[in-house]
Amino acid sequence: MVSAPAEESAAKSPHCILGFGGVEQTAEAQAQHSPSDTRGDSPPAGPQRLLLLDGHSMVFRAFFALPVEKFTTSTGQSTNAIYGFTSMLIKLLREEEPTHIAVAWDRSEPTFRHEVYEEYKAGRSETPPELPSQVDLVQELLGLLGVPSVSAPGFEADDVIATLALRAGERSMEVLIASGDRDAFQLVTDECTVLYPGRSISELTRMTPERITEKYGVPPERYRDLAALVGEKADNLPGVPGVGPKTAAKWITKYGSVDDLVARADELSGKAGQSFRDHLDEVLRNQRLNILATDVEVGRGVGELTMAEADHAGINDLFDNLEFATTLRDRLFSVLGEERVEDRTDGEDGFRVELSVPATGELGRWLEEHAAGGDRAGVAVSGTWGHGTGEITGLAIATAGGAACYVDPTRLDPDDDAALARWLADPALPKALHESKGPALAMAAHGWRLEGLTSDPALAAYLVQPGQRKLDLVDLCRRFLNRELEEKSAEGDQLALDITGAGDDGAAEREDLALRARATLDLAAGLDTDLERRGAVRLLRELELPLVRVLAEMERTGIAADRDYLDGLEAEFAAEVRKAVEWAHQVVGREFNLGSPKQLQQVLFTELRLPKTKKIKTGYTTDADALEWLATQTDNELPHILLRHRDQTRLRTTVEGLIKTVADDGRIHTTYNQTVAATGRLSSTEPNLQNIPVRTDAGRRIRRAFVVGEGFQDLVTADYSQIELRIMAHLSGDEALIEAFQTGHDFHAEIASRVFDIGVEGVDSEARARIKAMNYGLAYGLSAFGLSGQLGITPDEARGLMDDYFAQFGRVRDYLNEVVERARREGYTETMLGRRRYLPDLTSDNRQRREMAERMALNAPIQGSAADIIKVAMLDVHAALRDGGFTSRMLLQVHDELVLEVTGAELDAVRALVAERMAGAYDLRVPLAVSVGVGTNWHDAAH
DNA sequence: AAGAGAACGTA
DNA sequence: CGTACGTTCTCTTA
Repeated sequence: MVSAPAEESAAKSPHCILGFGGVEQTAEAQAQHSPSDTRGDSPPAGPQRLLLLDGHSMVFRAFFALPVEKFTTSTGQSTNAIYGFTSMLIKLLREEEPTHIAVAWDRSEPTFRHEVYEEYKAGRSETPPELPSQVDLVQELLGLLGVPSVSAPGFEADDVIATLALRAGERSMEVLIASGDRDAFQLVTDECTVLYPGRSISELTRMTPERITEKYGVPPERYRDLAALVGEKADNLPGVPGVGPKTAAKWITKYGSVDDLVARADELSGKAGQSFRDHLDEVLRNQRLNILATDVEVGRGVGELTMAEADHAGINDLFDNLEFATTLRDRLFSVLGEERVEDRTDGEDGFRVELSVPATGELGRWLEEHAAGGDRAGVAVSGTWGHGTGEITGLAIATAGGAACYVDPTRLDPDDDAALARWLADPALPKALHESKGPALAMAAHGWRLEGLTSDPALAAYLVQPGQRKLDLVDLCRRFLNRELEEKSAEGDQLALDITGAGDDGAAEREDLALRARATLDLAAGLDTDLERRGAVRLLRELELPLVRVLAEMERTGIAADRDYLDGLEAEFAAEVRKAVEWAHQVVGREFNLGSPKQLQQVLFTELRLPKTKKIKTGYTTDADALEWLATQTDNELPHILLRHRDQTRLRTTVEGLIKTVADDGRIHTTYNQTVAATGRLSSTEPNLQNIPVRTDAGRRIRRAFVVGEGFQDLVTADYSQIELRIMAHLSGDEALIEAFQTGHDFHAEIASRVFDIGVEGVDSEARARIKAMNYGLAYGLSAFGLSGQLGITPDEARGLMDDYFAQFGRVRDYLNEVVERARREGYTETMLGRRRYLPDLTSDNRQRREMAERMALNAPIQGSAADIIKVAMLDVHAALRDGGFTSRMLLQVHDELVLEVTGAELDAVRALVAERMAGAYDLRVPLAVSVGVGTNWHDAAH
């Protein structure tokens, strides 16, 4: 038995550096703590300290404190101000330990000061173009950190700060104001200090009453008067000419306030005195303007200004995008983490389990004792899997209580095996398993069935952060729990072997697996709260999680392949490739590698001096479009030969790849990845069965190699017609487009007839082709320029076509624009089932990057909703086949198409069933048309 | 040996 | 200057 340190007592009152008593712990925050973690109810002792930051002022200071050239991401986003601000904020949090905090922001509307003085702040040097997007990002970061932002219409941040400082003072709170605006100096008292940035943004000078008196010669309450006399250049407020800080201070010391000075203006001597009398109006105006409002409606009480739970995953995501080093991240998390570290049940950053390895015959009892109570258990599996099967070499179960067990499935006695099988198959016992499809396949191969899965952290994390490629357990623990999952067997396993000797070399692996089970369980809990916050719980529980089983079955089943036919094809394509190579060598007069773009460029552009094509990083492109264009520019037959070679090579390698993947059962078992496509689509690997050629005759021949398997009569294919366009019609609510779908005519022709205002029968093939390109381009964010290039017309003609189109279908354009604008506001897009995609680049300074994000934003809801719909359809079809007791089964999914294998007796029923379930998967404002085809191979089953 | 870049197949 | 993928090949770099 491997034992781990006992849990540290969690009874002591948690210490928080930020927030306490008044902190409203959200439901999410509560749930992230384990059940045994009891929070103390009494507020901690010590003073309450409110930290107020002037947002714009500090971001502005940060911008000029750091060189913008050195803080630019690969995508062109400037980050110097964000970095500086964050760095400064971390330092403040750590050193000042505020209990309350808020960042105040100026508003874009004019303030009362503009009413008094039109020229207020006019003539300021222009805002650097790299600044505005950084302000947005700082605000986004603060949101993720849980730091309240405050502002008030018609007022500046200073006024908000003055108001809050006053209220805090009334509650005997200590106040700290971080601002680069000297107007704040008037707020300084013994209990209120201004932190004023010097040359470096992180070096803040503490402006106390003493310090201000020392520096300016007047106490803080007279600073306004001094500023009124001297003026403020940054605000375009000229003071009294000839009166500088020295004279002003002297006067104020002698006479008192500006009002006193005005009353005794005659007594002021010399040139300065005359100047003062000449500029009385300006001084009085300045004084009216630099007074800070202390009765601003802020909307939040001082007591509410506490930090909420930080969104660690979101912060990590943002920092990834900003390409910030890990050091800043670590500093930030360590300052955020001080609260969490101490109230953790296990007392540190890692994971702990009480691991036992039940003796033979004892497994059933262990499960009964520890994992039969109905609480979710974490499961981790070691082994190998892929190609529709797998093998388990180890299995661990961990509970929330900290108990864990490890079993070696290959050495289980029949009773233990049965007990574990029962436990795994019991749907009433909830379980969490990371990347569960592979392990489920391995379990199936072992004869075990897995039921009761209520979470798969990989799937959950995918829904939370669909763009994140890395979803391994270690990574997720860091991102979502801010905890470290350490692999003991991984680090220096050679060493471990040497020390422990032969008998115990599996101990580290056993413990690792148990820790993985525990981490999976904790992640599942943490991610549940994250999903709730994002409204994605149903998406996980009712769509992605149930789909795991469906995909696993499809992978396990595979699709039958005709080996002999594939071999024949391979030989044929290979022969064609050889012919093309010889021919090319002959034409050029020497041997060269046709597959090398580099050598190709040498031959085409240097030796043959053919006209240059589009420039790419490594020279000039030799892609298919370019070769076709070259063919028109020369009598040389080489471009044609190269095209032929490319085609045939590609077909050959595709066939070769397929041959390699045919398993012993004569079938090809692809692997579906459920967590890679940012839009929610599936992807297929080893082999990719979602890109088998279909457009050319030669390509389609490959589809004949996918055949119906023994015991079945036909393959059935069922696909959605124009599903993305139908979704666009539904989402946009464009009545004309909806109507076009309801006529049941040829869709593109119908649209063409409306755009060109001619009868459907008058639509020629060119008009239809143009409209078809337009239809499909819409959902991709196609520009007039792109459309012109594709259709071989001028950009003006393309623009005209688009105008004609939108004259008929204007709501579509409105919809697409709205989607992008909303995404820019909210930071993400959403599909019909609520699947989000986050697009931080929508506010990028880099135009190319921003426009790319805009196209993604308008495509994501459309492509993603189509993905949602076919996933629903797959669940429905699968359930219907199972409930109907059918032998026929689903084999493949190709984004808008399903391929099934059916028996003769079931053919008609299955055709009807599939069409009905697919069409009924979601209720749109237009019909979801499904077309079905039947044949003994994939090619013939097409329609 | 690993990664980048080009090219190209699908929806 | 059209979205989303995966694979293969070549070439460069370590």
